[in-house]
Amino acid sequence: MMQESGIEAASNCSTNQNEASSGNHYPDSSTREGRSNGDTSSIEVTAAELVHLQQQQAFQVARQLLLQQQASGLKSPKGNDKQPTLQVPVSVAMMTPQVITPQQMQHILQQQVLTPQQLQALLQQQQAIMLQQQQLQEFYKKQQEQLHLQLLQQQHAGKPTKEQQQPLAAHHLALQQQLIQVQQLQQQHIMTMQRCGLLTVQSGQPALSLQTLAQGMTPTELQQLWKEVTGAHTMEESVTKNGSLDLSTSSICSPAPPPKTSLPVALMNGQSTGHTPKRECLSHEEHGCNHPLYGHGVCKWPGCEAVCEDFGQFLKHLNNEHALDDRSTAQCRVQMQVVQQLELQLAKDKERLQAMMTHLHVKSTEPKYTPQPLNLVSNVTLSKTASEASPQSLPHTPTTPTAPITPVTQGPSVITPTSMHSMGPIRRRYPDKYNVPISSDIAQNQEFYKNADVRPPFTYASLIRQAILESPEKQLTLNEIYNWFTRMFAYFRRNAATWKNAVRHNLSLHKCFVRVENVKGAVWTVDEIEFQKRRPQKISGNPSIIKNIQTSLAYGSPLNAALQASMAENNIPLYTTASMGHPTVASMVGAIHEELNGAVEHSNSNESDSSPGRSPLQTMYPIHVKEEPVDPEEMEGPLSLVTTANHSPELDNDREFEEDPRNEDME
DNA sequence: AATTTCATAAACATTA
DNA sequence: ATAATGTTTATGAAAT
Repeated sequence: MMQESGIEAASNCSTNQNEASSGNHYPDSSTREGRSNGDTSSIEVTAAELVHLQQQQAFQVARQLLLQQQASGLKSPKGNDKQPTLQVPVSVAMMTPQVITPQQMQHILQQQVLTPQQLQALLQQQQAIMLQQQQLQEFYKKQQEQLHLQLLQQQHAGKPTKEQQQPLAAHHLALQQQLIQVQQLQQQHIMTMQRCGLLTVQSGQPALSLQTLAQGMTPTELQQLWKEVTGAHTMEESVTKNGSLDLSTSSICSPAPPPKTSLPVALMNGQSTGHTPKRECLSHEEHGCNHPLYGHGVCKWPGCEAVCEDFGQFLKHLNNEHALDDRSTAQCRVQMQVVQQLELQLAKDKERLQAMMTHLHVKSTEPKYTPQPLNLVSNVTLSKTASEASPQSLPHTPTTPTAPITPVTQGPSVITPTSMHSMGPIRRRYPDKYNVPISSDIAQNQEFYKNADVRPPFTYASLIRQAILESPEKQLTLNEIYNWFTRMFAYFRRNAATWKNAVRHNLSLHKCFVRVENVKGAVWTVDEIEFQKRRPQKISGNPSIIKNIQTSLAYGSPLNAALQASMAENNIPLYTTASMGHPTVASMVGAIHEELNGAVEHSNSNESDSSPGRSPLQTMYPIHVKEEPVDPEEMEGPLSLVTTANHSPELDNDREFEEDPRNEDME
C-alpha cells in the first residue's frame, strides 16, 4: 500500500504528463515564478510574448556583439545591431547562442533523433567541458605568465643557460600541446554538435578562438587572443553562464529562470514540462540549478558524488577537491573524450536510424502493427539510446496517413503515454540480446532511462540481475528490487501491478534467481552461472550481429586509443583514469569487452577483417582492473580480459561449461 | 513448422 | 484480515 502510493507519487512528479490537457496544472504546486502565465502550452505563444522574446534576444545579440567588438577591437559600424527593436529578424535571434528560439527548438525536436533528455545531457556535458576548458585555459595562462616571469628573471640575472631553460620550455611545450589537444577536441565536439544541429552557433569567445586555432593559430597567438578578451571575458562568462549554453540546457530541463531570460525559458519550458528531468532543481537554490556539476545536492564531477548540502558548500567542495591539478586535468580530458565518443556514436546511430527509416519507408508495408513507435524504438534501441528519440519522425506508415505525426505539443520526447498506452496492452519483446552490456547501457543512459518514459531494452531477468548485482551485498529484497526499477526507469513508474507481477514471476521462474532466507526476511541473489546458461543465444556467427560488434569496436577503439595516447603523452599514469572511476568510460570499455568476450570469441576465426579495433582495447584494458572490485560476477568475463590472453582458469571453465554446448546446439 | 524465450495475466499459497 | 511475497499455470507474440 505504502509502496504503491509512493510509486504513484514518484510517477506523478517525475514522469511526463503531457497528455494532460493544457488546463491541467502542475500536480506539485511548487514555485514557478518564471513562468509568465501558468502552463500555457508552449506552442500558443501570444504575439506579445514573441515580441518580448525577440526584444530580449535582440538585446542579447547586441550585447554580445558589443562584447566581441570590444574584445577584438574591430568596431564594425553596424549601428542597427545595437538597436534592440522588433526589427531584429528571427534569423538573427537564432544566430545568437544565447537563446534557442521556439522555432529552432521545434525544428530540432522534429528533426533530431534526440530526446530532450539526451539533448540536455549532451548540452550539459558540453557545458561542463566548456567550463573545464576555461579552467584549463586559465591554468595555461598562469603557467605562461609564470614562465614569462621566470624568463625575465633569468634574463636579469644573466643569460639563461640552456640547461635552465629546457625543462621550463619543455613544460611549456607540454602545456601548449595539452591545450591544443583540448581545444581541438573541443572543436571537434562543437562541430559534431553543429552537425547534429544541436548548436547553431557556438557561444562567445571560446568557440571563436577555437575555430581560429583550428585554422592554424599558434598557441601563442591564441593565448594573446585570450589575454585580449579576458577583459570582456569575465563579463562574458556571466553571460555565458546565465544565458547562453545554460539557458539552452535549462530551457529544456529546468524551469528555473534566470531573471533576464525568463520569457524564453517559460516558452521553452512548456514543451517539455512533463519530462523535465531536472525537477529537483526546483527544490534547490536557483543557482545551484545552473551549475552542471551540481545536482541532487551532489557533486556531479565524474566519479565524485560528494554530498553538498547547498550550493555554497558545493562551490567550496569544487574548489577544494577539484582544483586544477593533474588529476582534474586528466579527468577533464577523459570527459572530453567521452563526450566526443558519445557524439561519434550518436552520429553513427543517427545515420543508422536514418537508413533504417528510409529502408522501412520504402517498403512501407508494415501491415501488422500500428503501435509502431514502440516497436521500432525498442529495436532501434539496440545500440545506445541515441536513436530512440523521435517517434514522430518514424515511418509511421500505417492506417492513418492523414493523422498528423505526433505534434510537437506532445512534448517532443519519446513515447508519449497516449501513444503507448491508449491502445491497450501491447505485447512486445524487449530482447537484450546482442545488447549484452546491460550494465554499461544502463550506466551510460542512466539519466535517460530515469527520465524518459521508455522501456529499457532488456528483459526482466536482466534487469533484475542488474539490480541485484548493483547492490553492495549482491542481494536485494523484493521490495528493493521494485525500488531499483522505479528509481532507474521512468518507465517502471507506471503500471506497477503489471511489472511487479512480472518481476515476481521472473524471480520465481528463473533458476538463476535464488531466494535466500535472511534474518529480516528473504533476499534474492543471482546465480550467475545459471544466468549465463539461460542466456545462450548470443552469437553463433550471425553476421549481422558480428558486424554490430565490430561497429562497437570501432566506436570503442578510438576512444581508448586516444585516451591512452593522451595519457601517455602527458605522463599521466593510467591508473588515474581508473581511480577516478568514470562510469561512462568504464562502462564503455566494459561494454566492448562484454561483447568481445561473449561474441567475438566464437566468430574469431573468420574475423580477419575487423581486427583494428581490438589491439588498443586490449592494451587498454588493464585500466579496468582496479575499477570494480565487484566485477567477477558482474560481467561476462572481465577477469579474463585483464590478462589479455584471457585465462583465468575458473572463468574459463565456466565459460566452456556454459557456452560450448550452446555453440554446438547452434551449429 | 516447431521450438524457445519472453511478457503478461491471473490463480493460488504463504508469510509478515 | 490484509497486503506483500512467492509459485505456478496459461496464453500469445516474437525470435530462432
